[in-house]
Amino acid sequence: MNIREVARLAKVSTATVSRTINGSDKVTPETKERVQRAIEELKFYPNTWARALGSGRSSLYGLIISDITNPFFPELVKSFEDIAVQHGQDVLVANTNYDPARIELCVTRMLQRKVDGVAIMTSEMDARLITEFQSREIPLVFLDTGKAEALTSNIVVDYAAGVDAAVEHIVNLGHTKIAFISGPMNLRSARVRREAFAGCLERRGIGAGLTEEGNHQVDGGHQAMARMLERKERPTAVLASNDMTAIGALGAIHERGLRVPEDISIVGFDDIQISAFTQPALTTVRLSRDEIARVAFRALYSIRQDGGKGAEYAVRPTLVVRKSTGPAPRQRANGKRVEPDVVRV
Amino acid sequence: MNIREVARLAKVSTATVSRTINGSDKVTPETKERVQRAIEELKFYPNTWARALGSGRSSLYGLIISDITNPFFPELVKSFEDIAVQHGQDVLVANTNYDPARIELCVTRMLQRKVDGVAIMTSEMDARLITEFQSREIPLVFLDTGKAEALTSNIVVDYAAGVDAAVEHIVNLGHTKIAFISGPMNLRSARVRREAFAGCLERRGIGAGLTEEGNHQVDGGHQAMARMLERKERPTAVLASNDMTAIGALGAIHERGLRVPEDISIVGFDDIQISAFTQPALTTVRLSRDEIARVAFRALYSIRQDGGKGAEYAVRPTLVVRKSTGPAPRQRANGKRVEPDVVRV
DNA sequence: CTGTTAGCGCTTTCAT
DNA sequence: ATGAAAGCGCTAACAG
Repeated sequence: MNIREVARLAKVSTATVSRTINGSDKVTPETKERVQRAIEELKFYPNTWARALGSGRSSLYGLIISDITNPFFPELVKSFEDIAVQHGQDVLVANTNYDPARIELCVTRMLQRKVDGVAIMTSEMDARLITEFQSREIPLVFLDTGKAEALTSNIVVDYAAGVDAAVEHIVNLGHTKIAFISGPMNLRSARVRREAFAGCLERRGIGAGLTEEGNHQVDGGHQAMARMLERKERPTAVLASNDMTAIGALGAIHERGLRVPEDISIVGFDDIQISAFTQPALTTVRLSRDEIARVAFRALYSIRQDGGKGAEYAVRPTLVVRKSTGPAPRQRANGKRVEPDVVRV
Repeated sequence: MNIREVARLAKVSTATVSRTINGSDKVTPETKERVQRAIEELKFYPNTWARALGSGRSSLYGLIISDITNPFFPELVKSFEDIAVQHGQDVLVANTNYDPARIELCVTRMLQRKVDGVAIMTSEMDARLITEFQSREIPLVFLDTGKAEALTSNIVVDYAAGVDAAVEHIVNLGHTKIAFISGPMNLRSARVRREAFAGCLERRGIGAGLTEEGNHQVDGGHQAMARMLERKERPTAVLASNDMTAIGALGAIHERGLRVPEDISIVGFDDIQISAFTQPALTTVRLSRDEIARVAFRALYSIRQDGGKGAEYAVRPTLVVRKSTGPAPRQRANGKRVEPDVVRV
């Protein structure tokens, strides 16, 4: 089943069939009509690979993420796919799993499939690999990595603003001992978040907060929080580098018989779906995946039109206040925690 | 940059280049060596579309799922991708979003991309669409839908065994009033699970349990559980159709001031990642996504080798006991709940 | 073992 | 407005 059979049935040339498929305006309505019918009758679907070969455009975008298993990404993938499909494009999703060999493989796959552009939504992509794309004139868009230049755009996330909103909320509740549970410090994305936290405290003249390192997973958050609770100067509020970490922290606090937010307030980052349903519901800084996906696609899509010029796009996180934050507990002069007056059952 | 340039640099024909790329054994090691060097030097990546056109194989598999945002699927996608990549294949993932129009679009995309096979991991796929694949001789594998026939295999999940293990566990803990929160009954996958539950109770001679309908999401589970708690005959144990539902139920129970598992035991289904970290950690029936992905890929991969014969593959869920299940609370003669002797703080 | 060559299915000039 | 024909980059007979 191919374009020739359609042409034969419609009694036109293959060129005319091709034109009607591609919505050329140089085809008489009657001819077009006839071709359409032939297509329907034969249930003909043009072979995308052949089209790509002929036209030089694959109608395929690459989407490189670190780990689809991280709840941050599925929504990103979904939104990106939605938009792409609306524009008649397909998406090749590739997980790097933070593994250098795997990252290289992802790039190779994209190159071989001759994608029309790649959204690189992981921070761990080294310069050499990026060059591979650029030397082949493949449009690129980064999530807060790299800079805007020829054929490549960058989405800048205003982490500072997000963290600042969270800290302001916490400070307004009377907290002064604010701690942070970071992601794995070998990841750029985790370092960026931690620096935003440190910078924020500094700007507000609050002493450098305690920090523990997690792994951006629930178990790491759990362990980091447990370590934090061992300290003599226990924080009254904890910001986590992402929601998974915050959820782990929640568990560690409960295990110690402490309560959120009465004893300790917790703020997450990302606002993954489950965060609205934890016990208590998590106050968090929302980073809209839908917005990122939308911007990323638009960036890629418009690079060609704008003659290859890349651009910077800004995305601002927003604070979502739920139930895991509350007034700072009262303190004794010696800094020890006051036992609550009423034991709640 | 194409195979001809490589051929020229290596001073061989394009055929020889093609052969070395494809690992043919009919090339002298020296020649192979020379070609390899040329490939490296030019940073040549074969154009997959051209290969597909020439060979008739696209090295692309389709993976149709209902909704990547449902935590059940990311792991499935990841495992499937891992295996595919190991075999030099790529994966085109498509979300149906349970939307008939979208489902049709997914099928079209697969057809146009000329995928080598499709794993259909959603239950909502009508017969007409399936015919589209079969008439084009595209291997198919279903997750517990359809039957094994020419070119199509089926993965059979033994839901009955999974539910039975859960019920046995619950019964051994002394529970007799066992309820079920189902998924949306318009979905086949949800109906299958509910029937497994009903069948199980019947086989054990336990009276038909209460049932409420959820939506396989957290909020639906929450609402369904809330409705259940209104009833005068409150269940002491609840099975949920999936973990999301169970997590919602957990929240509803806590809101009522009741405790899990002291007052009510909860069992989920699927064992998504987060379930190990809920408060309390969820007892659940694990349906291994990794295993499903593995089997699905193997099924697709072997259909061609086995001369187009499809097969049935069985997958058994296993019970994972954590902290959300415990002994049934003691009852008064009138059926009212006995207050616990000790209040735990 | 290697080269020659005819496609694969579609797009795209270039004629008409 | 339509058709003829030349590719697009690669594979796979078929020769040698």
